[in-house]
Amino acid sequence: MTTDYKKTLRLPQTSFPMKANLREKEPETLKYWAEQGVYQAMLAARENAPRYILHDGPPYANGHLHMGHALNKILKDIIVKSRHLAGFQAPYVPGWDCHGLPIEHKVSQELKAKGKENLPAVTVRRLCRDYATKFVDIQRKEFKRLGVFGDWDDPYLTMRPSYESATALALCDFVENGSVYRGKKPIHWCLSCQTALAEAEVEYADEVSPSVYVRFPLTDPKLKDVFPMADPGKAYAVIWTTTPWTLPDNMAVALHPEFTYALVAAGDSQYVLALELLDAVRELFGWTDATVLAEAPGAALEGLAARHPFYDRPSPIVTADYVTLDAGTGLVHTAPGHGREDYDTGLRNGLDILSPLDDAGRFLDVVPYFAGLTVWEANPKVIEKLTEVGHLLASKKLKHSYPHCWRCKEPVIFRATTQWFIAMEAGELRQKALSAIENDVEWIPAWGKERIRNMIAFRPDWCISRQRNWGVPILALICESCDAAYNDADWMRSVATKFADHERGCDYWFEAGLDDIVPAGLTCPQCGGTHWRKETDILDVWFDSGTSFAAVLEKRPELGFPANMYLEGSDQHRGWFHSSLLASMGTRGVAPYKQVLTHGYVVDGEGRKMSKSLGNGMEPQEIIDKHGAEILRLWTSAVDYRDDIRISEEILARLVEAYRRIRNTCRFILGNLSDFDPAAHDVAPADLLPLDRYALDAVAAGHQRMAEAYEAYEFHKVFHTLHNLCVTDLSAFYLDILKDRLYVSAGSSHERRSAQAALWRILRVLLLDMAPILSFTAEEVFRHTQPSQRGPGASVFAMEPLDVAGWRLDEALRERLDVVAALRAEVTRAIEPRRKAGEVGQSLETAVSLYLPEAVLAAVSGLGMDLREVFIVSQVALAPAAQAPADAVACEAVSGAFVGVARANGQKCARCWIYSEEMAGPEHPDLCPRCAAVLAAEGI
RNA sequence: GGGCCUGUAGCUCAGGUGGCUAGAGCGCACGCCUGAUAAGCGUGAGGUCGAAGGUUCAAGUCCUUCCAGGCCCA
Repeated sequence: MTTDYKKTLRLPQTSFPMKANLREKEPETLKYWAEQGVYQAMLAARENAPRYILHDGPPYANGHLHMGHALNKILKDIIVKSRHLAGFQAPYVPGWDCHGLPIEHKVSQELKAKGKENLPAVTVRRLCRDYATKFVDIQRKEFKRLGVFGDWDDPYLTMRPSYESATALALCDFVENGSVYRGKKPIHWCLSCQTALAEAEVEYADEVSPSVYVRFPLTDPKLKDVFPMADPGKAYAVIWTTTPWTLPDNMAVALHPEFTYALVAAGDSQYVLALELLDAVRELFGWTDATVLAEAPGAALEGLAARHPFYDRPSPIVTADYVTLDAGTGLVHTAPGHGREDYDTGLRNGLDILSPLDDAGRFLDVVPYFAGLTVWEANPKVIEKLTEVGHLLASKKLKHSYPHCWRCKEPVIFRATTQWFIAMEAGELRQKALSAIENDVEWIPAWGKERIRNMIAFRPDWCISRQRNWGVPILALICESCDAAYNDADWMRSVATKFADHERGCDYWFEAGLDDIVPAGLTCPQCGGTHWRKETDILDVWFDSGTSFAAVLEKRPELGFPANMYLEGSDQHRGWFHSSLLASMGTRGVAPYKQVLTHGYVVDGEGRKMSKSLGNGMEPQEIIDKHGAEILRLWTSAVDYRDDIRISEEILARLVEAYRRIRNTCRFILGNLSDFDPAAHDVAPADLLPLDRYALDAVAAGHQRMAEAYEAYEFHKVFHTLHNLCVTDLSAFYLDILKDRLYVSAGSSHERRSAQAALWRILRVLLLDMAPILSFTAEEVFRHTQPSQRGPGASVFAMEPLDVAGWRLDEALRERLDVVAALRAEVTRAIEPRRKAGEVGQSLETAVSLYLPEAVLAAVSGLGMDLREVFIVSQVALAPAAQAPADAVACEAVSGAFVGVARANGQKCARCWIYSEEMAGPEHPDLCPRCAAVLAAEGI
């Protein structure tokens, strides 16, 4: 009976389950890693190896993880693990960004809900610290669940005393080299809350505003150079604004250098405005007789001096490319103290930044006509004044989108306030940064260089101050008498150093009394005053995270400066890459990183961004719950992250499939190595059977390809190579062929041990190459190997790099074996019609005749290879192509070759299922001679 | 509106400097096996390479425009 003989086969045996059950297995593996201290062991094992430092960009300690976080951390983890397995010591210290508006915002909302407002800074800071701590813990759990290795017990937090101290000291460095200055800049200001607002605190809503058209006398005689027929005595530039109250602070009139402007005669006067908008205003101004006298490009008018409509001062004509023809006159009233664009224009043209308002929005006493009025009260008064002086051309009401305060819902204004800046030109910060971008940093992908270069090249000075509580204070004293600032670098340093030793870091600044902080006898160098107050502004959080190189890379002994790699989403060209570069160039003179890698954003299956309103979002947690973190890791590896990355149920389903194939390939190999002890049974590569050497050659080639892909951070190539190797080279080819030898041959026969020796090597390659990606599964496979196969390490991550160079075949031999493989494909294809016709089932039921051209015949012969085994048929005959019968199938890949397929001759062996013309003797009438001999050898 | 980027089979990816009937794996269809079995093997059908122009003897590969999408600004 057949079943009797089945017991004499060496079928695969393994405790490694086919079904992954990742949801339950992964936490067990995480526990094992923690118990074994695998991350620490990895570092210890590479004590004397070269270091590779990937510096973590700190996520913001707020909310649960989303797909972007998962993608980012898994990519980092793949790099860290692959660098480790390639022989580097690769420490990974995760970090969190803890200060900043979003947290303070949340906390103050909670306080507001409880009716508690205007609490002291120290109290708000404590609540913010608690809030950040809570989310650090939440996110840490979630990151660890992804299988990410790192020093999770001692991460870096930007709110730690030592970190805060380092941040404050970095500012000292900037101050010392003369790059820090105080200047004015317009920000959103809420008049009723009397506070500055960040962009995130501003919401837009419709508002009705006055809309006025105003003429500015254009008395400049040079107007005639542009328009010879102009009469400067009665010429005007026409502007439009919806904020008449800003007119007292008007400093210029902006126009677009490339638009066409017309000199228009209307009534007794001449007007300059954009030609294209003339028709739009003709009726509004009641111009019945307006005629265009001349035209000129905006650039021609630049530098002319117009006059302010009601103050005796000039208002020069400047150019700005944000001027549009959507509305208005093509000339824009410019008040640098009251608008971002106006401010930039003001800086470019050296205009005064005027903003004579108090915190409640009242004009100061120095403002003629409007002193004491709030800006809203001033609006109609300005219009009155314009009417009075005869420069109002039209006035109406306009409903438009206008910024409002998130707290009180009142409209806000732009108001210039004193802020702290880091100059881009002082110390040639911009030039140095651009040079580092160009020469010292590798940007992956390469276009990242272009992107950050444009940003650095055109950015304004860095405004580093924020009017908030939750952050690192700007160390300065302000003279109560004259508002001058004292920020001597040595003095700052003495204060900043204290942060490191204070339990709550820079709370020291908020808690300390003036006596402790103000140097004895300090007098104001500007006015001689002796009364000081502490500056209350804090640093921009980008300055915090931007100084992580100083707080972390330079401080921790296991790390180093500069880092090999910074890796974040492409938005960080404006964010962390940017601030880190400026901070490092400004204080250390070198870039903080050697390589910068960026990935795209996670989008849905159609390439659209995930949004609540579209309902197309996916959360890491739901994927972990459904498929396991391993599938998330596989997804991260499979996609080309340089572009935006899609995720959908179908994509995950494909990956689950791929995962199963890789898993089952490992399982099959494990099962066939259950009785293999390398110490006793190993066969050197050179002594392996030809097919086994061929398999090792293919696996070695794959390994080299994967090693290169890891080094180039092209993980999707690793994934495709690994998957292809498992599916095509192994499962469908080598392993399928090997079943006969593994199952049927005598246990310790050379043919079986040769196969096992190859499989043992192949499994190690698979483990090493999959471990950085499929960490959970690699560990699981590792722990299911026989102890004798494992070596001393407790983890797959304790494995040493493999040298596979000796596994490669020489070119000529490989090419001959490639021909055999090609012929095998032709044979299986030729069998298929017979199968379809119902003539055969298993391929072993066939006898195959190959009719080959002479060269092919020569290549295939003398390899010492059993073609019958390779083709998985019962008989193979070789003959010259000329002898091919008419019904032989012509080969596609091997030109000139033909395949003939017939039913196998003889009787089917009950044990190995191969057909033989000769059977064993009477003792085993249904066995082939080989099987009978095996049984005899095994003593059965 | 500006800077940077992307668009090859249902899915994930290959396709240096222009020259193939545009490839792979998965999925799908159809079959085989039942000694990897909620596995394994085979065969096959799927693409006007986002669209339209242009350069060229020749374009997925170069140029222009457009469309769709993403990040960052305004």
